[in-house]
Amino acid sequence: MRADARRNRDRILEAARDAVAERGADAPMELIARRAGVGVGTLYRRFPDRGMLLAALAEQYVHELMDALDHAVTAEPDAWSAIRAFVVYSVEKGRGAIAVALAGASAPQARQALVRRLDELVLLAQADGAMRSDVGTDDLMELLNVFACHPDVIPKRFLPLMLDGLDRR
Amino acid sequence: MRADARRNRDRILEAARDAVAERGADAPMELIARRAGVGVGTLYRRFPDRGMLLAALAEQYVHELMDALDHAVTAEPDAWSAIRAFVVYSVEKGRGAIAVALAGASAPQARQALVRRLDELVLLAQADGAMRSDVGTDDLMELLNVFACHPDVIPKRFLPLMLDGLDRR
DNA sequence: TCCTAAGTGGAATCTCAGCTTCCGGTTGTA
DNA sequence: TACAACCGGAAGCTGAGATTCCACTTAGGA
Repeated sequence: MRADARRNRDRILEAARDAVAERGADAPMELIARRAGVGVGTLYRRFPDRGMLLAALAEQYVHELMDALDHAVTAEPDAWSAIRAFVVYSVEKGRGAIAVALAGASAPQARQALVRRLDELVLLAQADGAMRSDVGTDDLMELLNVFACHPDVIPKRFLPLMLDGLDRR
Repeated sequence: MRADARRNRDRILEAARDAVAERGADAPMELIARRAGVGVGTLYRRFPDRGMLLAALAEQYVHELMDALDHAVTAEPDAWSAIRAFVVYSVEKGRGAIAVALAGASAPQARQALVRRLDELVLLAQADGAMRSDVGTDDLMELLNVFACHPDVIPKRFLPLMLDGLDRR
């Protein structure tokens, strides 16, 4: 692949990330192209259809989330703190694309690994008595999804509330 | 208005309520008509455009919410319980149309009255030390809106968590 | 019972946003 | 320099939904 082509590919991915964050997984291809400073033709040459584009995005995201989780685990003193930190990070940083990464059919093996990792943490946090035990990893995933769909309104006010709601009681 | 026409009007409103709950304020007119067991033509005769239909819906909803609030106030022992009961009722019953009622530009005076009423309660609940004081009526409204937009996933799992998050702490 | 204005269904038409293709012109690089 | 790889974006396609229109039906008063 020619150097300029690779550069464009990266720009497209970046633009797609933003666009998907704002408008969801069905953000117009043309919008993505424009934001990437590229013609639609170029976009389609790189990613023949939306699915491939989203798959590429999901790939990126799952790995980023995994890294974030690892980082939270080492940086925080206990499982529940790590979970909170991870969720906050994901919501603030990842935005809508979390949905792609988690809910899409892409990168299934990497996603599974992420879920498993998170699951261990949840069990730990609940065993510690730090996290309420009537919710599970699925709920956490769902939570991420929800926040992903409302990038504007929710995080600012509701993320802390939501997390407090998850505390042990 | 002829009796059958009035009957159809009511059916349309009912169908619109469901459709809006499920698909949001831009639910297809044709879907609404079909669900009402009526032709599109009939729908358009009654409500020349979507705006009028939504306005009629909003009218209904704001009053229902007001009634629900009144009922909660008399049925519950204290302000915070009343708020919780009201929110739960609204989310379960009203669904997406809450958004129409609260966020739309329709029935502004009735909506204002509702907000004011809720505001008094919030202040009371916070004075009682039952509700955390770093959130306000606006947040509560926002909360209703959010739930309105995710009728499937959210209420079941997240409403209780959210409400617990609002508890004093 | 009859008459007719009010009411009705739904096919046909219009609109528009977004998708995809295509090609003449450009550019990186061997 | 040569040319294969690239590029932009106009043009045509598609489908979903909005809206109109009119021939046919019916409620309900005289």
